[in-house]
Amino acid sequence: MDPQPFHDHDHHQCSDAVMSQAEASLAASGARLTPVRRRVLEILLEAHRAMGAYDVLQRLAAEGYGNQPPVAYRALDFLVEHGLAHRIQRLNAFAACMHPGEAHAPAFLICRVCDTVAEAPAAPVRAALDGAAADLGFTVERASIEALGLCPACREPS
Amino acid sequence: MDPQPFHDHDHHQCSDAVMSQAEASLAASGARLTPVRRRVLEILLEAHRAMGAYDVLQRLAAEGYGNQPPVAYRALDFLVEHGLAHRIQRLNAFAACMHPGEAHAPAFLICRVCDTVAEAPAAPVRAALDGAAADLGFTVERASIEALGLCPACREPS
DNA sequence: CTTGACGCGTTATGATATTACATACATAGA
DNA sequence: TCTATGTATGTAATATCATAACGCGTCAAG
Ligand SMILES: [Zn+2]
Ligand SMILES: [Zn+2]
Ligand SMILES: [Zn+2]
Ligand SMILES: [Zn+2]
Repeated sequence: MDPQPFHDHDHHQCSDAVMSQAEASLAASGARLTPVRRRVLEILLEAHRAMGAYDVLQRLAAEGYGNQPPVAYRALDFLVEHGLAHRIQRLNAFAACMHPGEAHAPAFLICRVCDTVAEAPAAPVRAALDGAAADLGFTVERASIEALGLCPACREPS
Repeated sequence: MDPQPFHDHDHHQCSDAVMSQAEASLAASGARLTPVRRRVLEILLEAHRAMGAYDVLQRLAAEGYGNQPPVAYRALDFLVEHGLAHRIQRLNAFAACMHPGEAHAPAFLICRVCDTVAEAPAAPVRAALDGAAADLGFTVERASIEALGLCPACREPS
């Protein structure tokens, strides 16, 4: 079973595992996980949440890295391009990918209470979308599917 | 058959029809279609494309309306709240709704060549998304589904 | 006639993102 | 070893998108 952001889990192990997969994935593609990039990924992995570029930048600056926007944007763009992070359009923010290496275009589930972001398998959704688009003669190349709602934890009165 | 942004059609009739539906829809809800709001809707209706708030603002200013961002944002927000326009997250832009009055949460199909935006019926897509979310215990309240690709016209070598 | 709700105009500011250029660093020939 | 080259980082400046806060005019209810 994949890590489940919405449920209690050993997040240390969770993020370590993702980090390892990320390293392996990058090594395979020959791209370099530099200190800035690695640190940004670690920061994103601290919680199952999306962070704005400027939030990331602030963290980087506090740790002695550059403090201008391109420093953060470049690292984030790198991670996105290499499938190690996703951009959440709705939030103007970025989240670590929980399945690096596996080619995928997930649907994002964003809890409006606790801001947790999870990736859901989007294949059936994507198939439905492709179908609807095909009815209009449209060819889908990339899709962003983002849902806002309540995660299990926040729905329970608990 | 609905108006088909991707195919040749009598757009004058197309936009007039939407405008009428919009007026009817607003009248039913008691909200007021003021000159600024009406003009913004007309501007959005000029083409099946999304426009940024500042593009709209520029048009408004050129016609003697206010030239500060809130003028455009207020009118656009009003239109979105009343179901007469949609916000396209991916583009930071707004498009007129082609089915005002009918409650709907469409999927958007955005041609990367000609920038045309169309609304596709999203019910099946939404159902698939709800299913995938339910598997994780997540309740979807609102979803944005936006596809980038090629419209029929731009795919043909023609 | 007053009052209050609403729409609009304006100033100012905040938040997000990119361009352009300079500098440092790695590594692969010569 | 010594450059040459590509890549990564640092920085300044600017562009783009969005909102907060305030004041004025209009109009209808009381
Ligand atoms: Zn975790
Ligand atoms: Zn939650
Ligand atoms: Zn039309
Ligand atoms: Zn097209």
